Amino acid sequence: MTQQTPVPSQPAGPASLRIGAMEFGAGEPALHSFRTALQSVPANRILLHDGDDSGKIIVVAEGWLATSKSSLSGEVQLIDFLLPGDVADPTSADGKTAGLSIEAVTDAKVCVIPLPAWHSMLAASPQLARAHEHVQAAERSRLSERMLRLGRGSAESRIAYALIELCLRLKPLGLSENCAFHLPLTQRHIGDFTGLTAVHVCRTLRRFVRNGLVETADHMDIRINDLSALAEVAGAEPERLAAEITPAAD
Amino acid sequence: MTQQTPVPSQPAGPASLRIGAMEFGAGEPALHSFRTALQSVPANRILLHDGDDSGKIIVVAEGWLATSKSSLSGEVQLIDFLLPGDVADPTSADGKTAGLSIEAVTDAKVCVIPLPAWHSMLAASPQLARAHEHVQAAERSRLSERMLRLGRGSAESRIAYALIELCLRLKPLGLSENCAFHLPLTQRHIGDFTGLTAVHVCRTLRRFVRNGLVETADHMDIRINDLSALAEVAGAEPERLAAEITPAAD
DNA sequence: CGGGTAATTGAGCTGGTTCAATCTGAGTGG
DNA sequence: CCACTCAGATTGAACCAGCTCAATTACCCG
Repeated sequence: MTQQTPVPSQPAGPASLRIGAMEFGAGEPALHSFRTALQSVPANRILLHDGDDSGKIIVVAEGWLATSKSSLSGEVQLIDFLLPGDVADPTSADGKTAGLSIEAVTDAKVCVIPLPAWHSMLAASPQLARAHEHVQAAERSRLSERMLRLGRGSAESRIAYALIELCLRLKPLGLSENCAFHLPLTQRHIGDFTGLTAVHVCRTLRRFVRNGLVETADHMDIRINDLSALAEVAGAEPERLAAEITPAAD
Repeated sequence: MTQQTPVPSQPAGPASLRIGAMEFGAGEPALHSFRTALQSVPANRILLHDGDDSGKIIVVAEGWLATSKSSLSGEVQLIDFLLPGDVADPTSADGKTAGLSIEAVTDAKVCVIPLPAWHSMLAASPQLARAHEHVQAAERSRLSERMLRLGRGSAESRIAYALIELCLRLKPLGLSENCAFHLPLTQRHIGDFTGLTAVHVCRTLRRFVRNGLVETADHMDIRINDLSALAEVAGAEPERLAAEITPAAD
């Protein structure tokens, strides 16, 4: 079965790389750079520290990464999760230092591309530039949605929103079927993402389960049983949300 | 005095427009578009509603705008303030609808530029593209900083950070001298910005004043008396912060 | 002077935190 | 195979920062 299935576009290594909803395959001039720069990183590896010299972007090919900031007292706020097809540009306004940390949440494969190279790739391929714009727009939308809940939402609404957001994002990647998906996250991660204590994340999730909104297995496999009820708690409309936070095909 | 002062670069209307730290003057091909599209908007006018069809960006020439999102229950979260030189791109991932609302906080002057026109302007002027990138990077950095406080900070740290951020941003615009500046904001605005109640904003500001961290006059003129103490409360380093959240000159 | 918006201050309430104990499951080494 | 360990999840109980409700004051504008 392994041998007989013809593999059209991925002979050995990854012959194509996803940026947002678009695949960049063998024909693209961009591909060469992707290929040479692809590298594996183990879970929990920190790729970049807030304040480091940066000057590069990171394209996720596989696995989960997260961007974060932490306070002097060591508390962490996850800013965003990066899934395959996402592009992280940690550069702050000075054009040099990183404005956030980037770490691998799971084992992952990424391309690290120096900013100048990235710019010429964007200039060379309008397709790529367009895809990148969609990815950026999706990230902006997610950040605003999350800021709204962070500033104004209850714990329930924050967590409900987080579950829905992740479900919606995983769907186009083929990692969420029927609102069931795997979250490679501890409750601490979810707490750092939603601005809550791990303890309170636990309580709130249990309540969701008790009320039949979601089901959990293995502490990490989630199934949203009652999407509309959960969306009500989150104060979100899943259809609209999907369009806004998920990179469009073109 | 009004008449005798020669006005070198701004004869009648604005002959130049600032994007980030850069001025785009008469020589720039971009200028024509800026000029024709410049328009005044009164305070409190909503330029764009979350969910509206968008397809344009907004360049601030004068005054304060704010981007925001609101929950179904009517609570508002300000996502960012837009000051002269800032560029708001409200477009979400679908490329069509706006992911946030934009409103004028004070009387303001803005250019509204359709996305296609904007793209060709960027393509025509690498200068402009570069300036826009700095502005975007600055905004990203601000958002992460604020998310950190929103998720993990106390009321004091959120407000202290907001004051420092605004002070730093106003300085290069010539609107902040010696840590003294005018905030055209109600306490409700500050609350919507920091995810707090107006009442609690009031209490916290009073406490800052009592402790000699800041001084206020007219409810809107702020002077930071003890920047390092305030920065300590905010959990921030002003110098580094300035570099990260303020668009670089080039 | 009347009316309306914003600021201020008081008094209680509560959602989420903190601290702490217990429980679970995956390794690990013998 | 079991004992031991260690990280994460779960649950209880007390506490507190920030909220809500409410009253008062200050200020602007017609």
